[in-house]
Amino acid sequence: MPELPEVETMRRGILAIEGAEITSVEKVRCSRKPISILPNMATIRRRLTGKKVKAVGRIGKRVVIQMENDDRLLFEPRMTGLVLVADPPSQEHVRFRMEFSLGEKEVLYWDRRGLGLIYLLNPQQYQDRFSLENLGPDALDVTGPLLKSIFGKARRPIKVALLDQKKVAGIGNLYASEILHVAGIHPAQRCDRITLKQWNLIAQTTIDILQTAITHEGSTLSDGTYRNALNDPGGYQNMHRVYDKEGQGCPLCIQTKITRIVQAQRSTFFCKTCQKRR
DNA sequence: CATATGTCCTGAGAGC
DNA sequence: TGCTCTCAGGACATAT
Repeated sequence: MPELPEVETMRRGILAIEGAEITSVEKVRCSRKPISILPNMATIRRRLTGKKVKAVGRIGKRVVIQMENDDRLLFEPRMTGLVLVADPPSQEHVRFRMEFSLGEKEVLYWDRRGLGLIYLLNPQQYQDRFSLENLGPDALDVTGPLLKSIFGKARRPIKVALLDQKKVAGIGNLYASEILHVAGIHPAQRCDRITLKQWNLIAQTTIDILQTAITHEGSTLSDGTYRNALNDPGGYQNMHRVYDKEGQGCPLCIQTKITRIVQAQRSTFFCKTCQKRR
């Protein structure tokens, strides 16, 4: 479930490796099926060992370790991946380890389900893979007019559209429900029936919620999987309004109970009093 | 082109 | 109690 706030928290948690030299990279033997590391460990080791980290960034829901020659190592956590500086939740799910000359002495990649990816891209590959046709603008940069230009003619429900990373990068299933609740938009509302005024509201709400969630270091759900780089849980789950709250009172109107529906095989939570369809 | 559906994977929890 | 089954949702391949 790592979405933009959780991945941004992971990024910030390993910032101390900026300027450090990589002294080793290692695929950790683990009893589980190995995760995908591309192109292969020999190549990654050869191109990273002895090189300095120029910057630690984020693109959508991926952590990007940019090297001095602009090669980039990406961590894509998908469902259960974590980037940690030490102290993993369990040893058996540690998949990858890097060591550094200074700053944080090591960075681990941990992944219980193993759906995540680690991959190395040269500058050309990076540019191609994350061109605007492959990945939309970052969710922290949206505006009302931008959202209207991206989604304004789509017939899809707004909740489903917000999850499309080719359109906007960073929003996942949890924050989509939270954003639409605060914006007062019904999740099944068709994009092409949303007004500019509503797009403005969705844009502002998106930025507000994601930034607040970053401040609170993301959301750790009841399964406890997500942790920051120090293996501490996030805090934003205590501020959730609707996600995973079916049957509980809406925090806005109090009396109406939160409804759960399924859209594109994913759960959506909303208040049918506060979120009316046009 | 836009949109819809199936797939990967593990462990928690439900139900018997 | 212990087994089997379903479900959770990231991104992407493939189908319509």
